[in-house]
Amino acid sequence: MTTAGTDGPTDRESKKRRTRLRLHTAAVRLAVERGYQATTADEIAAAAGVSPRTFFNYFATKEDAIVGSDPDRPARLHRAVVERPSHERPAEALRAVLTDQVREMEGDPDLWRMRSTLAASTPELSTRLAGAGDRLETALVEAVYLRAGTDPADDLATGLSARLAMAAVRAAFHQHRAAGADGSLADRLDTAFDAAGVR
Amino acid sequence: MTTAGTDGPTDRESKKRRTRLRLHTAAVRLAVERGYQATTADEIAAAAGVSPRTFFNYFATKEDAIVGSDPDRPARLHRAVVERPSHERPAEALRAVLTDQVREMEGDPDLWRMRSTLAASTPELSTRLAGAGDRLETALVEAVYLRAGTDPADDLATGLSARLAMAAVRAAFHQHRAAGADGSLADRLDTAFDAAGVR
DNA sequence: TATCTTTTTGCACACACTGCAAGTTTTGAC
DNA sequence: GTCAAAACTTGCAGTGTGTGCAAAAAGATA
Repeated sequence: MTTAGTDGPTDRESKKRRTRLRLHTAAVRLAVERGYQATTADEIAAAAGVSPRTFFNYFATKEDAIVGSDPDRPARLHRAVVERPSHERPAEALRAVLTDQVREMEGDPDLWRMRSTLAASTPELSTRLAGAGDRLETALVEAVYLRAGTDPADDLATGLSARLAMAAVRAAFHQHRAAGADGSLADRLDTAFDAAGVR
Repeated sequence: MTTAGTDGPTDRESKKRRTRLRLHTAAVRLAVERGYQATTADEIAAAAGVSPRTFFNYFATKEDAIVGSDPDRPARLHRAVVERPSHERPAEALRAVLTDQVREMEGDPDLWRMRSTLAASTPELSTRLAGAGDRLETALVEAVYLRAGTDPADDLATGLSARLAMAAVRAAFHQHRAAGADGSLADRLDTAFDAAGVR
């Protein structure tokens, strides 16, 4: 029973995608409703209509189900930075790539807001987010060193530029949140890049 | 049987301190020898000569026993920044406080090296370290806003200065490590602060 | 010595997570 | 439509982390 047409391209892929999304949203909802600690993996599975064992086929940990951060984003941005026009200086390349990325995230502001609200209230999740940010920063640092072709032991400035760029991103996010998610995040980011000397 | 004299001031406090240290060193040693995952909390307890249950009286998690990072360092540095002479600009205060802190860490280079080696090889621990760094950054951001008396929603520059300072610290550490922990970390940090515009 | 406090320990338990093997669904070829 | 291969789901059994509780051991106090 495939009933193609009511459901669009009903292949295995899309079913998996929907199951994953059901699990993720169930995880976030339950965590918001009753707290992260008080929510068990079994409950999330039940809410999404799958067996407990299946939950762990989709997410390695309970935290992953809530944060749901893309594990290969660092690699993707690394590539994006490396593939930028070679005449650009590190700061320019980083700025372009990170601006694109933030524009993408602006597409789903609710998700971002729920995530950061949850993270603010539960240390496990904020640690998790910090870890994801750190892996991203490391990937960007490697990317700019690759572009520059210099030795990290001698050249401090190149790696530093990537860390300054990430600092600007964090500052922009923080300000955005402090301002009640009002106004354009991309604009704030632009200001932050300028203030951080990323140009 | 207190035998004061063979052991120094043998009170309850010092016994606890030594037990904690035994657990920490046993945890680090075992994790280095056979890997983090392959080391169980029970084994750490046994190696330190205490019961498994006691292990968790000293450390909330296995990760804590290895990282052993001081949970109230953020609060301490927050205070240090706030208490700096009021004529100093944020960047100056941050630079002074972080320089002091790094000088302290330079006192035990072996510990730092083992930690970062372990963290580099096991994602759980690097996530943990990133989380600790993030909590520190957040504390410093709050501290400089407190000094400035401004609203984070309007004033981006103040919070950004704290994040730039932390970026400089990370860059200096990274370079130091890339250079085989050779030379003065404090010197590298000074260069990094200058390059990041923290002054 | 007697007593009060702190620490250690054992026990039972909830929950996260994994390997494995058996079931079910989906797919693609005929 | 039938059938076999591939992919996905599930149950089961087990390891390991981490917690509450109450009894035992150790240390401090007088």
